[in-house]
Amino acid sequence: MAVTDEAILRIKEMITSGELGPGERLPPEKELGERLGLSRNSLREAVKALEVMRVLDVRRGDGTYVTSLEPRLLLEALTFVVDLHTDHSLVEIFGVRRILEPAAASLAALHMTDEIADSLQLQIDETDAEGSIEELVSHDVAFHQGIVDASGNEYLARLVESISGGTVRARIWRGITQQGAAKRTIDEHRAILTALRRGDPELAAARMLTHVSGVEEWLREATPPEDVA
Amino acid sequence: MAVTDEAILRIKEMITSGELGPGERLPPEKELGERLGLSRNSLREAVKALEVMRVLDVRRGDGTYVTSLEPRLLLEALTFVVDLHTDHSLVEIFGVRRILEPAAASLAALHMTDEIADSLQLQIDETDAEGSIEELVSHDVAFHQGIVDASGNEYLARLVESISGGTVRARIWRGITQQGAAKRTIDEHRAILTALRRGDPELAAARMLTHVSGVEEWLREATPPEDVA
DNA sequence: CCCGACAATAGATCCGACGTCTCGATATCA
DNA sequence: TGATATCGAGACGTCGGATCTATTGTCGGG
Repeated sequence: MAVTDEAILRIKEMITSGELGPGERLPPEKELGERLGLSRNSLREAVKALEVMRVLDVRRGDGTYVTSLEPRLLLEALTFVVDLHTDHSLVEIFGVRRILEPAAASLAALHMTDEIADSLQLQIDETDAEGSIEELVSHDVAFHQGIVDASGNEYLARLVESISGGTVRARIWRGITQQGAAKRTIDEHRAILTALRRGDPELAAARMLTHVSGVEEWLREATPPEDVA
Repeated sequence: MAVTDEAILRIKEMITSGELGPGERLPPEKELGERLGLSRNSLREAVKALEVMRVLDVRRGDGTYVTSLEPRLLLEALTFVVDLHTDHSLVEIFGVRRILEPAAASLAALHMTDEIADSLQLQIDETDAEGSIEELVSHDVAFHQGIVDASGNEYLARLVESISGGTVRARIWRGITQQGAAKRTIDEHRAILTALRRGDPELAAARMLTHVSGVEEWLREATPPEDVA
């Protein structure tokens, strides 16, 4: 195995073993390089790899630190790779969304508070069905995000955020040209919020499933079988 | 922004824009470095980062290629970061598993064939409740994997594989010392398989939920509130 | 006590060199 | 002719050193 990959594992091990805790600082590149037995150049490759995965936080002129390692950070890296997925994968991603989002809505209904409901309400009210695509995407992302956030499961929230984040939604919306798609979406959002306010998990889940599946159906139609490589 | 991060984005863009397709070869490091306006060392940091995320495949002595970019590969990177999660995150991860796995079992029940059922059966029969922890973990992983694979959603399958892969399960099992935990697990696996054979999605989902939740409950008890930082 | 200059520290980037692996072209033998 | 052995160009792997720049803490002046 290459010395760089070796270093990646060693550093990871230093973290999992507890030798390096969240927020802790690593030795300087020169020193760490010597300790792990590789040049500074090669070590930097390892550090960069761990940095893009949000495991290390490199501060120029200061030092290199272990991040907080919270799900929020670690799952952020997932966003990056999801952007690389092809159109066909979008269908499968929606298959996962239709599982996760209704479940999240169900959980959210159980944890709903007036403040959260009001903020979701505001989110809806501020949206103009005649607005630009960017505005609609922004609202759509924020609304769904607000719900998964309210599920009480940070991990779930960040996972949904990653696999159905801005870029993915933007791609979808750009494809949707149907008249009234915006209005329909907003209406469905309202309906979901109503269920959440009532603390009705089953209804919330059902309406979310309906909502997500609506887009999914459009997507399946828009994705010709040829794309299934 | 650092030239290395710039390069990462540029290369990613070359892929998303279609300029570089899956399996295609990148220019040599020297040449690509010149084109992107950075040294070979810095470029290599960018390439290494994309390599660990399974976006690029570097073959020594040959060249650097774009991977197939299939979900199978891209979600593999998720395994790496999941290993870094703390014990407290495990509880939340289980919260996601109890959503995904029953749903996957439900889908699997709809797609079940005799061959798949037989292979799952074999998987169970070969397991010895008195065997070593490693054996049990190996069986457990394989059984659950077999089910999500049968869901027909590759993305879902790889996602579950990543967030509840070998390392996570090993950590759990090492913690389980209860008498009969192994036998109970195997019995539950049998019951799930029966539901799958019957093509009963609801029963399959229910039994899977029961199964996963059993471990989840143990985990919640074993995780003291202090861990909730 | 506050603030700016200075020096030490640490990462950012580059250059050039050498090792080693792959693959394909060429040469060789049956 | 065809299979095999050999070799060299090309490409990644690794290293050491040199220079630049950002950060931080210190120290003296106001």
